[in-house]
Amino acid sequence: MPELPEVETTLNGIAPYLSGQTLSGIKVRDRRLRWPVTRGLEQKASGQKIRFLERRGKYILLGLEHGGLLIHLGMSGSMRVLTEPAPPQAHDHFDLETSAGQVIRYRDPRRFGCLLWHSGDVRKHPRLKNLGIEPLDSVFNGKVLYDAARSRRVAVKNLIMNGEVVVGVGNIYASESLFDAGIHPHRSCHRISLERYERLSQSIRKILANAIRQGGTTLRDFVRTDGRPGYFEQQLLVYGREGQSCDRCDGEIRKTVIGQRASYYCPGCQH
DNA sequence: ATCGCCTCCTGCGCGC
DNA sequence: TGCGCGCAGGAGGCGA
Repeated sequence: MPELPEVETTLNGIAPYLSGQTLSGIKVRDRRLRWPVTRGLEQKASGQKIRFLERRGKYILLGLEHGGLLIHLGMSGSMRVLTEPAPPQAHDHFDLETSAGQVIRYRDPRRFGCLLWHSGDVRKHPRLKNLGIEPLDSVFNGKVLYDAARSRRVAVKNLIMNGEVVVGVGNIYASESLFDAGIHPHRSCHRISLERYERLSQSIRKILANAIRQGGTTLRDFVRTDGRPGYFEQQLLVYGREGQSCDRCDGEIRKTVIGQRASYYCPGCQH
């Protein structure tokens, strides 16, 4: 699914068509998302001016004059800016429409995403309350990870995928970041030095920023708002490359399972 | 507080 | 060619 770079890419794609506009309507075709889309959400949001549009972790926040919307792309979600009227396809669950005539169409085959209404400032939505630090924020550094690791015993890969510690790092970028930092994904988070966490935090920032520049990673479902794929897949050095040779040491990339998730690493480069 | 496990859902690629 | 199985980018919720 969309991890931080894909959500950021999506946000950048829809922002020109939504910022400063009036949300004239919402068409919900299928309310069965991660949480059912509440009845009356369309009525509450429609006719309001869009005050702000921002990302928090993997959530997209759409702030209105009164209340706001919280959107998540789940594992398979994407949003498209329609260039012309088109009949909705399978899994096109809702449309956002602006008074300027733009239609933003949300698709999510697996329906793990969500569209939530919040009557107050959407930035205060309970779902956002326990989210950790933004990895691209200047306050994110090695000490954040090191401190979080003091009370925990999980594998370092699980630590950096824990949204209460740092947001936006999903399964692909966790593997890529750990490879970049030379840290074995199975290593206990408790047994990593502050110095190595400093390097890891820099790797996370570097990988995510680079992925955003490439428009994210498209493995299956993700597309940008203009329908093009993201191009970061070509720069994946370990994810999905089991059995292939490492670009750095020529060793063989391995696959393991951590926390029920596939994890890829190079035994020669990561310790 | 932390952790591991299970769950939601659909589609696809693989092996037989 | 057809079918069953395992697996897929997230993350909430549960019991221990």
